[in-house]
Amino acid sequence: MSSLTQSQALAAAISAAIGAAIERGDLVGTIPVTIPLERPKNRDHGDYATSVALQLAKPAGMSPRAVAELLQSDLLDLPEVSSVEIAGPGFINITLNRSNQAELVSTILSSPETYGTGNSLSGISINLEFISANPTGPLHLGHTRWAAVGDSLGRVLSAAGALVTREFYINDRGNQMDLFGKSVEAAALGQPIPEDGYQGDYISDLADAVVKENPKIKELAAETRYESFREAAYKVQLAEQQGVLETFNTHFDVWFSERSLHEAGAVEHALTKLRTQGHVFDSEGAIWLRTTDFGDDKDRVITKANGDLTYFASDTAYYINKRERGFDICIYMLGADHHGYVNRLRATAACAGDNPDYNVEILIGQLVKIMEGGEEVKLSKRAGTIITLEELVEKVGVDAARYTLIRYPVDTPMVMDIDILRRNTNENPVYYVQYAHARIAAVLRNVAELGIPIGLSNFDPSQLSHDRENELLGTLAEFPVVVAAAATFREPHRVARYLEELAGVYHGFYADCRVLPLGEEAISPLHSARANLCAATKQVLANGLELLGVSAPERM
RNA sequence: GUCCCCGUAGCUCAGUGGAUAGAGCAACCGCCUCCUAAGCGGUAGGUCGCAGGUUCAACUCCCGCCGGGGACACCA
Repeated sequence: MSSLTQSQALAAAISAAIGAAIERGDLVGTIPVTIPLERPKNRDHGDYATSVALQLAKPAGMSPRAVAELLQSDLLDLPEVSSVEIAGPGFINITLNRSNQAELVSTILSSPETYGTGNSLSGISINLEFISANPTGPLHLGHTRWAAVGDSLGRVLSAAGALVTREFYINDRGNQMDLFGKSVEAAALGQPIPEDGYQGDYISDLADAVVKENPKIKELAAETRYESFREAAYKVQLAEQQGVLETFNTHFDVWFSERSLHEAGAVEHALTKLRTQGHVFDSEGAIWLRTTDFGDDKDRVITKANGDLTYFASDTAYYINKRERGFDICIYMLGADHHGYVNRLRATAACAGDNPDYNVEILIGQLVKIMEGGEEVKLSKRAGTIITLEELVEKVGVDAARYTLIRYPVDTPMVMDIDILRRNTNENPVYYVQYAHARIAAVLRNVAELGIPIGLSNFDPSQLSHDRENELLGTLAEFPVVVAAAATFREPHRVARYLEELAGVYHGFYADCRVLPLGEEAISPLHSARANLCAATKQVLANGLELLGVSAPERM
């Protein structure tokens, strides 16, 4: 029995028991669509608990405990159940047969790589867009959060069976690009940077790089010279972003250029499509999309009165382009400063004839604050006090940076304390989790050295009856449920939190359950069983860390 | 003004409408002559911002306040 079906099977059994009671006429009511089934925090409350009797009591006109009693014997008849207790106001606490639970080790070890994956999003094609920074500067802290979380979410969605395309939208068009080109040009010529231009030190570095590569660039005609600078610097900057993201374990399937969108005539195409849907109108010389038809605060301009296209035009065309590429769901991960996009993007989808509640999803991420030396580091592009992805990695390493950023739900502002992350002690949860993995690796090295037989043919589940073993098995069983929930709610932090719990449970097991023979003790089936349990735990830790893009070290 | 997010232990934060609200850090007390002590066990620490409502049951859902952060464009 795999673990996902363990809870599913129980829920189904409870449904069946309710159905039988109704059939017999003992119970009045209907079977709830979903059966509340949870793993109680308190171990005294069994392996699983359900409050379904409390729910059914009122419509049935019975006391919750009486309802629970109706279901008790049916549940007790299940082979995997060892006891069913009614507790408190009417909770049903179910304890599973231990050796039956221990079969989970076989499940994990027989399909090690895929344990935890599922099919809850099977066949759904998802476009996951994140970061999408302008190619006019280095990636900063906000981008870094998205890099970690977006990448991990991609992994989680894939694990749930979705067909995921990770996409980076390059805003390589418009005034900002021109300003960028002029800024680099000015730096190269030793002239003052334009008023609204880009100020950071990296601009002069870019200028040096560009001049080095194109020695004659300064001699070009002054009127259009900035364009050459723009193009050359763009290439350098984009390549740098791509390189940095690679080192951060963040992979994109598609780097989508805004220019290519325009070159392909996507805006006109989108306008045509939107016109047929009847939400485009002309006013004051401009062309508008009536997004207010679908909950936006105001209508949006697509083509300005002077004929220029707005950014909204690009965004709209891009959305339609994504849908025409066959994506069922378009997920946008945006910063808090973009929350005004939510309504207009949803409205755009509706204008295009899509379902804004299904085809488009917008995840808004809150800001990251940085503490260093006990003080908040104020971030300002102007003052040049931005922290880049590269700097963060330099300070704390890829694993700690990724883990810390993923560990929190994105809709809460978070504080990163650089000093703590740099200390590399167990104050940082990533080490706690990685240590558990490395510790098991050490145990398994000793297992191999001592010649303890391991593997499915040397596994006797009935050996595992200790409370700690049972607790560990129960936690391992949760992994697929956690992954599925992380995918459903788009919340990879659930995986990180789970791993911390699993690591803690393992450490507890390790303290109380000796794996290796002690002294002259003979090797027994218990040693093999525990070694296999260790191997299964190691696998789940590794699978979980993989979903976060964090390494699982063999030694620390 | 309108909208979004947040308010839980000293700090940083988890918490599917369920039982005695949790973890890490910080504080205090214990545990290595044999598996990695980057670990384990224990103690202490709470008006879940405030006030109503829905419910058998509210930290969780709804309404209103208070406090903190952020966003509004024919900018990019």
